[in-house]
Amino acid sequence: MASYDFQKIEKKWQEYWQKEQSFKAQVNTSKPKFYALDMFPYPSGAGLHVGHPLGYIASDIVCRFKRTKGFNVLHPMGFDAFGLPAEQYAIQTGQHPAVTTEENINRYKDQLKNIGFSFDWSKEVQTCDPSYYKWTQWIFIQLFNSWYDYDSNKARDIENLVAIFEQSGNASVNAACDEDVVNFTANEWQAFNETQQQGILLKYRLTYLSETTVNWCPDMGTVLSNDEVKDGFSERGGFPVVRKKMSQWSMRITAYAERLLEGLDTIEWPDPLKEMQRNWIGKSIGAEMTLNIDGHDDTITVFTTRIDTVYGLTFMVLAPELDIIKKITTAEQRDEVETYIETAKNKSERDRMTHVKKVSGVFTGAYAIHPFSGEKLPIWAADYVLAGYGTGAVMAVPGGDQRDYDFAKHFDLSILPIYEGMDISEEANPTKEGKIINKGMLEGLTFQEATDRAISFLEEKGIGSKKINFRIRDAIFARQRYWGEPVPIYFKDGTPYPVADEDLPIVLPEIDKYLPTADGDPPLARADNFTYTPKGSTEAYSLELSTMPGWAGSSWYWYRYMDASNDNAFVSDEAKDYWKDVDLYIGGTEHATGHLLYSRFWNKFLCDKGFAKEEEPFKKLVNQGMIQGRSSLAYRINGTNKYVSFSLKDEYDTTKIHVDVSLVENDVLDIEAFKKWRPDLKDAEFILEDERFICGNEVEKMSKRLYNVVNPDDIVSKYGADTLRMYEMFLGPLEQFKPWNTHGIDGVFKFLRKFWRLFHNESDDFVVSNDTPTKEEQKIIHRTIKKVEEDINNLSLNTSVSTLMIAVNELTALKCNKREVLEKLVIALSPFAPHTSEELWEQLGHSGGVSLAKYPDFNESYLTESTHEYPISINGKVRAKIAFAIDKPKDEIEAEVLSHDLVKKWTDGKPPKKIIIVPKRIINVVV
RNA sequence: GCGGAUGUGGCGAAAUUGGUAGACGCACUAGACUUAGGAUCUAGCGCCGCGAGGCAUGGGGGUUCGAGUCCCUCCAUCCGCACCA
Repeated sequence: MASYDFQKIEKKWQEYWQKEQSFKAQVNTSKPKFYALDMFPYPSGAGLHVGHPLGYIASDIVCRFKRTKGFNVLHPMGFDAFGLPAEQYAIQTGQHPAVTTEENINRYKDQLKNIGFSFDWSKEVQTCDPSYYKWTQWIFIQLFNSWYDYDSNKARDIENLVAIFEQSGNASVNAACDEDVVNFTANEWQAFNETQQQGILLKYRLTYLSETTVNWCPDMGTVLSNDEVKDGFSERGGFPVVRKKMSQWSMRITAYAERLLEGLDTIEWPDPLKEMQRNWIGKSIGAEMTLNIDGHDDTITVFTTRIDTVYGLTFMVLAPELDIIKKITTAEQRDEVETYIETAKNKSERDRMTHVKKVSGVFTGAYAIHPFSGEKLPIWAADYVLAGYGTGAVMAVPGGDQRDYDFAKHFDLSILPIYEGMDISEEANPTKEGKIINKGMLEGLTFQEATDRAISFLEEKGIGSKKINFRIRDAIFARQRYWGEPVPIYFKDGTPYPVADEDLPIVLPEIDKYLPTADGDPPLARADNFTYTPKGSTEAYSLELSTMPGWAGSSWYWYRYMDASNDNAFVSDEAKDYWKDVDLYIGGTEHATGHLLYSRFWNKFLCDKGFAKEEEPFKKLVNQGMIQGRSSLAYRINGTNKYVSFSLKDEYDTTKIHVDVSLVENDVLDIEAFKKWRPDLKDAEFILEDERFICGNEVEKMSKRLYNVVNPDDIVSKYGADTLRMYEMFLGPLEQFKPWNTHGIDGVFKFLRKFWRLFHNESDDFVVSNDTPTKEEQKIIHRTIKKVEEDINNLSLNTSVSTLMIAVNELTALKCNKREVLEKLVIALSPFAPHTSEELWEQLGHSGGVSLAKYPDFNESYLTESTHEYPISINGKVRAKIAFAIDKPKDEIEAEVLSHDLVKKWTDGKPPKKIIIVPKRIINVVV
């Protein structure tokens, strides 16, 4: 009996690939390059489940295919190794996160190697490795030493800004900077002392320190993200959380907002993903307008996208956080305003969001002057206005904006119509149609006319202008945690300075406990001597105590893969000039507004500074869908240790229990294994149907807790890596979310066995015929390689598995074991089932590996040449027959019509001159 | 609320430009072979109907000789953003 011994075959070829370093990618300018990147995993303690490799398999298929097409392929893998879970584990166990991380990485690597990927492991990166984060720190310093010039629209050296300041002060500088910079002259600049100068420069740097409001949990000594806070308490532990201003490192990503938006039009990414980034960046075009406050020198500036509605403006609303409120509040309103501000301050962001519908606010007692009409507008404070967007103040136009309308109704403020005929009796009307009706300079104008007119009025009066606003915020770039890259900054007299390049990396120090100090300082404060002594100095200065956020290391890693062990640069010019950018990036959507946006930002920055070649790092991106778990459920009758089979469960009062999926096959529970699974199940009883116990199932996230995790190692040992690879592809379209179901895997396994058997006799000897293939056999093989090639090019890998199956079915029926057929089929199969392909390739007498073979060109003539006769029927009766040589679709060919009955119906009885057909169908008749 | 996606047998799914809907696989049924297997092979398998035939791609409408595919509308599920002025 012929046997397909996948275990022997796969072991043999994995060892061969390793020994020969078959997939080592080297710069080779005589060949075109192809760079395929997978989103590198965070090595969690749970190991890989079958969902993780999905995208890697797809990219590996493309890579192996590209190699047969003559490309020099870079396909690396590494680990995003800094992260919270390792740190949390360290806090609980005292185990150093580096130790657990390394263990996890090794486990991941073993699992990955089992699947037979063509990764170049010599280029592996680990973000937690000092030789790697040395360069993350280096990029941080590059950002620190740069400012963004809107005139040349790129990042420039900070020295260059200093030179401008020395020459002419900052009045002519058009830079991305903090809002509170004041103007100074060259002379004033010269007169500032070092600390003052550095303070100003910090407001221009692309990484900068700023005061930001955070969720601070004093009991845990840490900052929490919005989703870790529930109703003012920490989700874990239930400790009180307050909003606190903290000095934090930030990245000036907002400087790149416009370019990040425009760049989206130049890359081949899924539209939904691009849309997510567009929404996140949130560009809106409008106008800014400054209003005077009655009886004060202070002014209020607002941003609006609807300056045309300015005559509908009846009151002003400020975000409660604004300092100006305190200044303008009248004595009689003071108490009320302060109470309101205090309440608003303690509401978390999330809190504010959940109470969206509740109208709240307070009158300050002050009035602003309408710049167009001169009317007095009451100034209110309300938390429906966000401090973080625009100027934190709005001109309320209740006639045109529903939120303003609700507010006006609630506090009985006046509501004016703006356009003729608009109905505002029930709700606001945001129309732009018609002509403006209010008295004033915009009366009778249309939307566009009014907008232009209003803006030019603002500009004439010097109180406003056209303005573009972005929703995107600068990214906070610091965490009060241990397990992350140290920030390479030291403080001298409270002023931050970068560590010198030659002193990098600043290595993460050893500490006794991975918790904040009693004073609430980050864990790094526990380290002894965590200081820095600059060259030529005798004094040791303290280093920054927070570490970088999780996304730091992943924002540039694709460059490191090009030249992973370079100690002199983050990547050599040679490698960078050759590999340039990523041709295909495969990963999940969950990184849409995180990693993928930050990476584009850093890449643009590196590009500005001449460190990168391409403006966009990832030319083409594909989102693979997540593989979900398919949980198995047993139904326990409440109050007993009795379990009832699926279809009988409704007759009892039951609770569903998750059963480990390894104890279930085709929804049938292995009762004996179930009893041994947990001690409390030893005496369990069962109510069966058809003498079997059937489990229910549910699609959920794959997770240990739900006992639905399927480990790829188990699949590999039972069916082999090739079967796993093909089955994951066969499961459905790559982009789609789908549950894992081990059922169907037999079909793919059968296919490989069948293929094997076609070329092996009963005693497992390789038997191949040297006869020339017939037309029919040629047709099968050429159709297959054509389809597989097309499918790989558009990543419809599920259908190419089907195509290969059909080919083998047909060849088996023909008992075709011809050399030429096998040779071509093996090449087509090799990206999917590399081990089996290599083995057959060798048996054919080839050496050097199938990936070095040329992908066969398909021959169109095999696919098209044959004569067909097709009936044309109407109402089920055959009315005509058309005979023609089948040809390429869309070609117009003349056909002899044997009977004209049907056609005459369409042509008023006249015989047709020409009938245009595609195979099997008439599409047009020309009379 | 806004934006995006998806909807086809018992199940996973196919279906160039609009052209025999359900390829391929799972499950199921029947049979063959047998040194009895979770192996292999053959046939069947959308629904209704004995049949001829009819009905079927979330519902309804439209364009077309012809619609899973294009247009309108409604419904359901999932995802993202969410007081963004």
